[in-house]
Amino acid sequence: MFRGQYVHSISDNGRVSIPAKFRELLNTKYSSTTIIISMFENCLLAYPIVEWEKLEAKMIDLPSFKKETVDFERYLIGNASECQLDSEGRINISPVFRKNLNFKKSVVFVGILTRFEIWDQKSWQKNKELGFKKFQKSRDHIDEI
Amino acid sequence: MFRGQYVHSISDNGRVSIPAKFRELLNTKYSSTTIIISMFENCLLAYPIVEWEKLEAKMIDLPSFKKETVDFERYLIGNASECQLDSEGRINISPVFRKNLNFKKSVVFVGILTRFEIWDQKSWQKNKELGFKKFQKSRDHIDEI
DNA sequence: CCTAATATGCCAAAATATGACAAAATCTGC
DNA sequence: GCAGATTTTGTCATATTTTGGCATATTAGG
Repeated sequence: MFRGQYVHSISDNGRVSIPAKFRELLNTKYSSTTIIISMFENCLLAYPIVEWEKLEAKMIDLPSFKKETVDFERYLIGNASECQLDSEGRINISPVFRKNLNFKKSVVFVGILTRFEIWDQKSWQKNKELGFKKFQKSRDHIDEI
Repeated sequence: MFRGQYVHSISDNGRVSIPAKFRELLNTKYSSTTIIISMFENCLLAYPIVEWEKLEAKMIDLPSFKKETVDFERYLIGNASECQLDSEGRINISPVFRKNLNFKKSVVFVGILTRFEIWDQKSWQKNKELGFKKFQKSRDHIDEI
């Protein structure tokens, strides 16, 4: 499982190394160092390819020209990109993503079970108090645990 | 699968190069660099010829005189045109398309699984927030995933 | 404090995007 | 149908970006 936080620096051309702990999980549990990163709200979301493909398989069966399908797929897939970790465990984050999420010098990797997020460090810092408030609020709605 | 966004510039006479990632997919998965482009909402829609033919096969089975069929097919097929990528991986976008979609300096390629869209960059930028709103809304209607 | 693992800076090589221009094709008016 | 104008196409050159590999700095673990 992906867990915890790691701060890494990102080079001018968008290259960043994935935390060793995450790399190890990809190797052992998923037997593949290919991941899909996708842009959501204020961060990138990274999935091992296997997990992501399950999702895509379902999407491909949706009626292709229905408005809801187009809106959904355009956003989700249009903001996704496949990354192969290189021999040093690094990936490249495209200029579009970096611009949209305002990635500057450092990024924060946040492990969340079967996926992990990548934040610009400043945005992550800003979201910290808000994150705690949201966590507090969420507790009333999590009935299953 | 086509995924992600790429910004390219388009020459005065409508020539533009297809993102390398897309070209590679055409070469490997589809073994053909022929694509069909047609008009869509505010963008062009591009299919590898194989995928387009699947679409046509389905269209042929639609009830031919139903108003919706005629409207759908007239627009989609009537606006379709075949493009062969040249040795540098470029295609030409006809003056009609460029005029209709107001293609200026830069265009954005948006990968969506078996097809990709081509937007004028300004229009894409304008549609960004709207796109996210639509995505949020669509999530309620996508029950299958 | 030492060692091993990890992260990252650096540079050269490869790939990619795109501008330029001439040749070929197409269109236009006569 | 023909001559000239315009557009499209093919090829090359080049700027830019991406990639691969190595070297060094940094961190974590014992």
